[in-house]
Amino acid sequence: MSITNNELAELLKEIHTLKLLDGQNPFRARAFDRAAQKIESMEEKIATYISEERLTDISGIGEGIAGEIYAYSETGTTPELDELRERIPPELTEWLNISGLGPKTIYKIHHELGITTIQELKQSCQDGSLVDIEGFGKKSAEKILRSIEWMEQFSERCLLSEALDIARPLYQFIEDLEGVEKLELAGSLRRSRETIGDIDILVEADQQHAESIMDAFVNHDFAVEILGHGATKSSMRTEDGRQVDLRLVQPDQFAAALMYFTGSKEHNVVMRQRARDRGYSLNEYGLFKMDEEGNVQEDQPLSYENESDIYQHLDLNWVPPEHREDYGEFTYYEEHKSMELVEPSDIQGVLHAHSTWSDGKFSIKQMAEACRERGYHYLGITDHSQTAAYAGGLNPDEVKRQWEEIDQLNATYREQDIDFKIFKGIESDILSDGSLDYPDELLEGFDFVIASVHSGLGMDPSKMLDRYQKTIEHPATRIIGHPTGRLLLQREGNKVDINRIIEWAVEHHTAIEINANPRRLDLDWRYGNKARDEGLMSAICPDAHTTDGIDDIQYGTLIARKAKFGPERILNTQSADELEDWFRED
DNA sequence: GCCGTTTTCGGCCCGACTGTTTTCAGTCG
Repeated sequence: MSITNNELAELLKEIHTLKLLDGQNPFRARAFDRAAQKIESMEEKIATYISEERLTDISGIGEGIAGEIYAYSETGTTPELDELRERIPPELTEWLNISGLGPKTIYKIHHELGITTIQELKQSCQDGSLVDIEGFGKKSAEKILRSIEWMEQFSERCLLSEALDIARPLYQFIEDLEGVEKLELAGSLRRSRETIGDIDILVEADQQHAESIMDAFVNHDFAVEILGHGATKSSMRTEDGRQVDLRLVQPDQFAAALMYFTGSKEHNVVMRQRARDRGYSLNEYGLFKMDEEGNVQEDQPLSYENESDIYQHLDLNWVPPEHREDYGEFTYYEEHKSMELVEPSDIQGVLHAHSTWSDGKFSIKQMAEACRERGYHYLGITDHSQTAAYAGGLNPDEVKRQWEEIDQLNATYREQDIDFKIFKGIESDILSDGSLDYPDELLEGFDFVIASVHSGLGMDPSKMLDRYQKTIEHPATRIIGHPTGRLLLQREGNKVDINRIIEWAVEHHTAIEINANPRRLDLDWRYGNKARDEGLMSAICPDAHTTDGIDDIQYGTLIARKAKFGPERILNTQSADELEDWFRED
């Protein structure tokens, strides 16, 4: 079994972390992190580079890191890693999750007090031994204790949907404050990441209003703890443990600041480097010329009005925020003006929804009406198949009765001249050998079949791949449901080779859904480049079990954009007639 | 450790905020 890109990236990241904790030169450590980032975002298989012994062709990988990788591919470890693992207690890496503690501090505490566990760290804060270390005071101890408490109580990140629930009301609150000229959500939220750490809000306002705006922010009802309160930056924590940062900038700084605080960190690093290569310096206040000695000429800002102008100065077209991950956007937007991306208004109908026939909470009619209220033109009902007993899966008899009900509902819509159609679908379990959950004769009676794995999720990835191959080759399969089965912040998905599945899916006229449930968002956007190159079709599927669940389509649409899908590659942007044709094609 | 139509050595993104300091190091994004 050859090494996957993700596996190797994880390894390099571990070396990066351990080197930092070991107090090694941070630049040397960062080289491993950069190599990891590079390998993670590469479309080509790293295994090919290894077998052809041309790892150093990859920018960011030199002789040193290449040597580590070759050693790892042969022995499953590297001398350097072994040594680091021996020297750095694994518990110490957990300390990095404590907000406010970085590698330097951890290194110092660990060495001065000889402690390794978070429990011991807690103890040292309480009994005062921490304060004996030079550079640590009472406040440090209190801060560390508080951070540990937060960490234990809440997870480090939250779902995109949860972050939006906090950010939207705050946005409205700040928008109405006196002196606020412009306002944008920034950070990972603006980039539509599937999980969010901090919520970043950027405000443009005159200096004279800065104080009152910051005061209002830290005194908002949402704030249960104030983490920082300055003239241009304030931070608070909400009761669900989320940190919200508010940044305030002057009018002529907004575009550069927005770009800067939108990130990602990796995208910004490349942007800054591009600026330097062109004799400029880019920071959150603007893009400036540099003199011969490399000093920033702050009195010589380049003129720009918006993000797009800044990108132009660096020989790039505007990069949509959701693509700023250093995942191939620089090569694309150097050459292309823009990329057409699916919009919420493109969505014509709903595929993948459950009803009371299986584990849904509403009848088919109620689900259909909820779709109509939202302006959609069709609903593809996909209850669970018979093997999914836990979810009330339908036996063949029930399937036929459900079809009758759907026929009747459709007849009623036609009689009343209502432009709405219900498709007969099923979410068929993929059985452990890759076959579907009904005999072929029955499967042919559905308008479309979504095939999903619900059992044996932990199966060996190579076996899982065989399972998927058989499913995709089945002529009835039209959509693959939540391909990895991941539950964000809860359960890791199967590490099956999604790239291969994408290739097969394209070959066999099968789409792979973007499951829009905020806990899934699976297909992962990281496969967007591959999907685009291959011409993969997808569908933005709410997997709705309630009428409200239909609204999850909004999250799926955000991820579809991040995954570089235009409307032409999303099935449910098509009309009911077009979709019917697509389902029927071989 | 990596990299170079300024460099094979000397840089590596950079500024706000905090705490413990009397001038700065560490963290964060």
